[in-house]
Amino acid sequence: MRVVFMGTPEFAVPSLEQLIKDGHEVVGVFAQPDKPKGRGYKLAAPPVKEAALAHNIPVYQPVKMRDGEALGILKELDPEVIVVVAYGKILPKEILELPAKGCINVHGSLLPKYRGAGPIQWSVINGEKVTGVTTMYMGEGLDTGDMILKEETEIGENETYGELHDRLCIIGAHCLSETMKLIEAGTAPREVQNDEESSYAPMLNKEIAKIDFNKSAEELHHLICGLSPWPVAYTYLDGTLLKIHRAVKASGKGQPGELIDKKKMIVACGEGALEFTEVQLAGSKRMGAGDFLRGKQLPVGKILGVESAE
RNA sequence: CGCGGGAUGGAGCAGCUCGGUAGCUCGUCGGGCUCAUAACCCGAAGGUCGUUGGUUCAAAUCCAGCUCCCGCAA
Repeated sequence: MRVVFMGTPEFAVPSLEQLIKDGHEVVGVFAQPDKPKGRGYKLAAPPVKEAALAHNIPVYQPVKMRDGEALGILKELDPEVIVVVAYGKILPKEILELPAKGCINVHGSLLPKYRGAGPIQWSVINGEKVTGVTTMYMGEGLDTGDMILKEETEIGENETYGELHDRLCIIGAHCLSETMKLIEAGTAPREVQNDEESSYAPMLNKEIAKIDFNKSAEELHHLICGLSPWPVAYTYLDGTLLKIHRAVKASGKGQPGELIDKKKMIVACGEGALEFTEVQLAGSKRMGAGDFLRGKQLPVGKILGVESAE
């Protein structure tokens, strides 16, 4: 089919490549504009743009979708289907109604749960056991369109957001591939979402990344997994930022935030305890807890989470 | 020129302010002890102190350039 693809981050790349591999005619790719990123504020191209350029597909990066310019481009491209995967922009009605066979979206959760920008992260943070991807026809609301296909997968006990993300974007690509077949054959189902069961997964902010040791080990464990590798849960050690990349549940008791083992980095929580297995001090690189403790002798009883130095 | 931290045996760090014999916690190897251990004791190997140049009798340490890594911010 003649397709226009819209997507921005890494998550969307496998879907784009799947479309190409399946022999669809990808006539144009939309991605968010390049943005200053990283140290030195260098302009960085979004991953989808790079992937598209590698396949010699024309890339469009409009700042606005509603000023008619994007619509004009799309009319030129004249797609049968528009596929949107983590594009990061709201499409106006005129665009949604343009392609004859509709606008398809791949979403990183089992809708109607976790609508919004951060479905994968929140699935992990909330300790879900099962998640998946959903394809749907795009409606005017945020991730509220009629569903086409779903594919489920289990979330591992210590699986991080990053790991799950990498699995889901592959699953998403597969699900999209199947969906496209159905659309092409004209046999794609439409299942209306039950709004009663819906939930919203907003984009993450830094605020939730700060570890509150009064919470239970269970809860914090999910938080740490859900925030790795970005933005990464953190606490403070003698006033310096300490990121916690990975942790596993451990046993032991103590005051919340208290280090209760010398050989391992076991910290007491409001309920239960966590063993930090991979940490990173500000300015230093991430390393295993064992390595960290060798260079930084920490006494048992040390309290983590104290923001200002003594 | 967005702000800032860092580069020292295999790992993680100290030493640099006030230049002059390379240190700590581990790991590795050899030996000892123990029913046993992420235990303990003894001994050993292993470092052009990121790179280039400068100052100096002498530079890990002071000065300048370069490379790479990282935190903030986006």
